[in-house]
Amino acid sequence: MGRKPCCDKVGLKRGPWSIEEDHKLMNFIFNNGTIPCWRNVPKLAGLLRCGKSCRLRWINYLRPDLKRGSFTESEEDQIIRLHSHLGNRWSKIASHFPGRTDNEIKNHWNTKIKKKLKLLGLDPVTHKPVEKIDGKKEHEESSEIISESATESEDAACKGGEEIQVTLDDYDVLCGSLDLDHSSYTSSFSMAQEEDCLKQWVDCVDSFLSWDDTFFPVEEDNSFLPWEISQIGV
DNA sequence: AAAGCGCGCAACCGCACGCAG
DNA sequence: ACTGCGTGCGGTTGCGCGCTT
Repeated sequence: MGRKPCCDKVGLKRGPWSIEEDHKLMNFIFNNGTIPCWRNVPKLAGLLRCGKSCRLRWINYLRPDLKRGSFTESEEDQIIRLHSHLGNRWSKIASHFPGRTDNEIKNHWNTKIKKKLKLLGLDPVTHKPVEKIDGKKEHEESSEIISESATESEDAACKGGEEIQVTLDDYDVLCGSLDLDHSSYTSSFSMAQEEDCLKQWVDCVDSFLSWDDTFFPVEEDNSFLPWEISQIGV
């Protein structure tokens, strides 16, 4: 039996998105506001993609509030802290970083932070020092143990009473200052802010481009993308 | 200069979840 | 309570690019 596929894949385009597809999607979203049903988007926007693909493209790449660029040290530290509480729940982790996507954080974790932790002798899954074959801890000299208890109500991962044990030395190296101000990053991007941001962006973009159904990419410069607006001083 | 290799990232896949009928 | 549908989420894949040999 099984579920029906999310869309009829026959005849649908896959792989990297073209500039034209991006603009068709953005154009559609600006004209229609919030998307009640992503499944209809490709048809209405004139795209040969499945709705899921459109949603993903919007969330991970086209959203105007996206913060591009590499992660800062403090962002990395926060990711490590949150991961120790939440595990691989990337969307939960991402909700602490307005402008960052779960995919982005997941990629960064898998490519950078995992290695960083391993170099420090910590298991990226448990955040505990990796056991040596003879049973000795890598950082045995750091006997002091931090017992992290869940302070945030959203920390469902810690409801089971799990204790994350990290040696103080390791922890200091990783996190720098321990008294991070949670309120500074737990405040989520409110809907109103998001709408404002979107509106501002549309206004900005409208002054540059005329995005109608017959959109043609700006000649030569096909790389005009939303997050670059701020860089060109609008 | 060319080939091989590794890394980073965008995108896909499939399962889980929530909701409406 | 059950079923079907749409969306969300996490794991995985594959491509492009830069670096090394």
